[in-house]
Amino acid sequence: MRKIDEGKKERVKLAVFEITRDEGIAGLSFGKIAKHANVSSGTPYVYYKDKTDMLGKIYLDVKDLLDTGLRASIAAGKTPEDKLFNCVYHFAQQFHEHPLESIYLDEVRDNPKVVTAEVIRQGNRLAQPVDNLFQELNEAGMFVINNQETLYALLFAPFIMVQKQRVVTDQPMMLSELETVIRLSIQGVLKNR
Amino acid sequence: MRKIDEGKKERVKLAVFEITRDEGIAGLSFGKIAKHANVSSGTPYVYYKDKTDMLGKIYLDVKDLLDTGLRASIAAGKTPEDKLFNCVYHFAQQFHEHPLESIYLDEVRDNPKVVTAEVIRQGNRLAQPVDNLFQELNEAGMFVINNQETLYALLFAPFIMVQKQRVVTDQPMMLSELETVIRLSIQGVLKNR
Amino acid sequence: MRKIDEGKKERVKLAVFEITRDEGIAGLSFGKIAKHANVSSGTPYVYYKDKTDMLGKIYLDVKDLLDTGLRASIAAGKTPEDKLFNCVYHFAQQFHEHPLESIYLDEVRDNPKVVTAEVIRQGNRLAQPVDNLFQELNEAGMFVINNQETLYALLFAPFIMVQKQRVVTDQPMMLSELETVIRLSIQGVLKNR
Amino acid sequence: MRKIDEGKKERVKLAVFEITRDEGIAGLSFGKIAKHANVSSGTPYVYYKDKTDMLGKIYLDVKDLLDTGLRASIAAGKTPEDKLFNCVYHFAQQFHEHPLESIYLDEVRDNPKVVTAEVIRQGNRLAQPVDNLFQELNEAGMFVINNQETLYALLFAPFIMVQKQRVVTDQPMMLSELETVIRLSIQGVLKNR
DNA sequence: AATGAATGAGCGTTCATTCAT
DNA sequence: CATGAATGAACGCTCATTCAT
Repeated sequence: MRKIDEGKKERVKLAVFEITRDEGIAGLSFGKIAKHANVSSGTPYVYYKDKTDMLGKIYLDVKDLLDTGLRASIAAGKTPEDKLFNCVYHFAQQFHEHPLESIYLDEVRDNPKVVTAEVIRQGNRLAQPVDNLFQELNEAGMFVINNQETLYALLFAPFIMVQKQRVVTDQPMMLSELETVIRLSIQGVLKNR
Repeated sequence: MRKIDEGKKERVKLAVFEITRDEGIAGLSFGKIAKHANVSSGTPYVYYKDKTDMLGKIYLDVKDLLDTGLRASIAAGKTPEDKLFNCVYHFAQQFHEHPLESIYLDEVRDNPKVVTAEVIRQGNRLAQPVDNLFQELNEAGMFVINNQETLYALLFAPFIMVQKQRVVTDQPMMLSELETVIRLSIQGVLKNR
Repeated sequence: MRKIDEGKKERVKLAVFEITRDEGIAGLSFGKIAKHANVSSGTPYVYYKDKTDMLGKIYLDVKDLLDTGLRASIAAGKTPEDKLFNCVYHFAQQFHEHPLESIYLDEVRDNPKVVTAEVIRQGNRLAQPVDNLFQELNEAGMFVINNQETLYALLFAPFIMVQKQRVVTDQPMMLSELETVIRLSIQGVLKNR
Repeated sequence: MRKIDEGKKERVKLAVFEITRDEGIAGLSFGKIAKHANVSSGTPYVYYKDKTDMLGKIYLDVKDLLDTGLRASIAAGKTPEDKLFNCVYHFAQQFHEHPLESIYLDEVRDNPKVVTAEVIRQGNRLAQPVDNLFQELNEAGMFVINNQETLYALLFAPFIMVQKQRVVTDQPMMLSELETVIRLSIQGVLKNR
């Protein structure tokens, strides 16, 4: 029995990331992926059932990767403010460390129809530590508003938008710039300023 | 010379909006559009050079529509804070009044490759009044940061994210909810709180 | 508005018949058909919704063609025996006159899954005159057995088998040979010999 | 040297029969067969050179199986008429006893292109006893016609058609029904009635 | 002997686009 | 201006076949 060639599988994933970065997730086609990854057109089907399955599995892989260390980051914060900053900043750092994966994540979030609702649900479950932290600070009365949806938008949307803007315009993104945005987002959301 | 049938052209645009809302911008095909609009498959080519041209022209139409009254809204604000609120809130109101067009706009912003870079540039030019206002308040030293990109993200990204979330999950969006988000965004961005 | 080019549509149908004759109905593919008919690969989709639709519509066309004149043939028979002979012989004649279409019909009958059950049902409805005649002679007590299914098999199966055998082995088929088979089949099925 | 696992080979054959019964011979794919037989996708290639070889070898196996006892059946007939009946009825019995194999046989006969011409020829050679009997009765002047092809069609086609009809419509087939058809076929073919 | 990862040709189908009418 | 028949490239996917293990 032949073992599955992990190099090939990785090349397929890499192709997905790079094409998504360069042409958007709408630009993904199995033909392009196979050519880019230098594998046969049938090879992706060895690893994935179909396109939706592929995009979904890779999405969850990416979620997993980017959530790695999140719990530890939060725990490392001494004050609640620190915890919150670490939490949000974690994803900015991950973007810096894993830009391809982060861009892919953003694209899937913007086009959730490319994966199943179940995959989105599973992905959200991985963000549990964020929810827990929000809940905790919320109960401590630290936020200017006690609504998760709004809080999430105020804290995450700004730096994600800046990220995307840079990707689209092909300009470099410095971590310190993201840090600034995040610090401002956090200040705007905490009561005692 | 026959005049182009504006009713047909409008039906084509409406078809684009409705299909985009229901299936995302990736679901747009000329065949679907023609059937939805009850015109022949060749008709859209009477009005537009090709698909990119169509999406781009409609994008600019929408931009134009949604910017209508922006200058007046800003001018109507008595204090600088009022002006800023009116400015951002204008787009929230437009979303409420023109949801189809707003959704289309969001989709194009998330998938900017469907139009040309030039179209995006032209679209941005229409937001001139926003830039002017930002510049003005900036020079008055009212912002916690003097960087247009960051300011834009802090003020617009949160409520846009909330909007999109509601559209995706098919939940209703009340204008007052958006107002809350926007007020918080603005407070977070102004110096003297 | 362009009119549909009937020549092209006919060439597509002819391609279906010829490929079916040469390679069996399993050998049919849209690629082969288009190449054979010298039309673009997308052209068959102008005429037919999909493969099943195409095979079904052509099947009904063929049924229609081959049933043409059946009623008249039966009516032309003076005695009941004559009517019966004319009825069965009609299809032998049609095979001789329209061999491609007849072969196609046989292949669909042998592989009924290539069309929908509804199409088969509609096709059977066209054979009404045969059923009527059988019923009539049956009530007159002329048959050695009063079971339509069995009668049909005894009268039609033999000459169809001979036909198919000749097609498969690429040997010519004379109408007089079929006539012999049919006369024997009929004698075997009538009471008073 | 390892022996080939006959259990596996049998499972492959059974898979071929069952898939053919359920989906027709066109539904056969090596992937399906392997999954159905619970063997690896490469395993059938251990036993067979390729698909044509597999279908052909299995066809000959089936022919062999279904011809088993034919000679004895014929010999057991006391009169020539009995011999003829036993000969034809033998295959009806085999259909009853080995329906999967018989259906497979019918499907290959209807789609002879799935095997080579040589295989068909070899298969026909196995029916030698039938030919011999026909020859014998022919020389005794018992038939209404002295043409093997025609005789074969008159005797075998009707009950095969009835069989197939029942399989397609998923209705049960009683041996006594086939017997009726066969008795009528034989009466129609013998001179002295 | 048996496995199953990998291949690449070919499948049915869609779709942006063209152009004769 | 408007139509819709026709095109052909590209799509997602299947499948017979090969071969390293």
